Amino acid sequence: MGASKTEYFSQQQNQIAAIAKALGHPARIAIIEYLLHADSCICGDIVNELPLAQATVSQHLRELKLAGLIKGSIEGNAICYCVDEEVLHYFIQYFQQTAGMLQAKQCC
Amino acid sequence: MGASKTEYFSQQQNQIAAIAKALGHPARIAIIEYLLHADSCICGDIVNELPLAQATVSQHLRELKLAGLIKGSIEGNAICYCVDEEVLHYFIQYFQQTAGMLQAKQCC
DNA sequence: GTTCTTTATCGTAATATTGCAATATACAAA
DNA sequence: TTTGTATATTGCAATATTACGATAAAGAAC
Repeated sequence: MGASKTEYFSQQQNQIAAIAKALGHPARIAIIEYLLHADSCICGDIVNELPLAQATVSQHLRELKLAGLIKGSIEGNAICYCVDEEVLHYFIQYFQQTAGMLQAKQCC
Repeated sequence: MGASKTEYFSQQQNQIAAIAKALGHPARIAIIEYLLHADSCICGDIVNELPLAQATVSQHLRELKLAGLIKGSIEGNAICYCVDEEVLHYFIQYFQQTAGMLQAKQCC
């Protein structure tokens, strides 16, 4: 009825799905790319990089933060954001391991 | 307004986001895991593996198929599904490359 | 103090997702 | 042909997401 039945699935399945869901929007992919391409964390420059209203960007940042993909710290007047390596690597490694079984299959 | 502004982002950003979105539900993660753990493609056994109604599982399978993550072929009375390696590897490699820049950063 | 700048939150509208019962479709088996 | 089995589609209700204007909050600059 609109709400996912998370209780029927494993913790890992829910965690991975939550991270994937947070990455499931082009604006949030663009934010992650922007943060990763920078040399360090980005302070107060994300809104201007995206073709969306400030309120919308703030909402996308909140979703990424909720999923654990980014961290933010207050730096004077601005907020500094950066990618949380641990969470991103957890996500990548899950798929590396899971897809590792794909090797020797003949299918469909 | 509810609809993503996909036209403002690159094709790759939209592609990756679409795949991530399809993976953004624990039931669909469970389906991918089930297909990957099997020795070959799975014919007519997915509904019984999930704690969801048949109509709901069919819908999740359709979303995975739309995202290109799985392929299905008719095998008599049943449908055989398997993971599309190419699409999954495209997804994984994108994050491997994108996150490769994370190495030497001090942040937040 | 006031004003400017930056980010967050609230309220709201449009749209999308999730889930399932009911029904449809398609082939298999008897 | 009739019955059974497996998957897809339709229709609907509940909930979630996306987007933005307006407003709030907090520090910076003056």
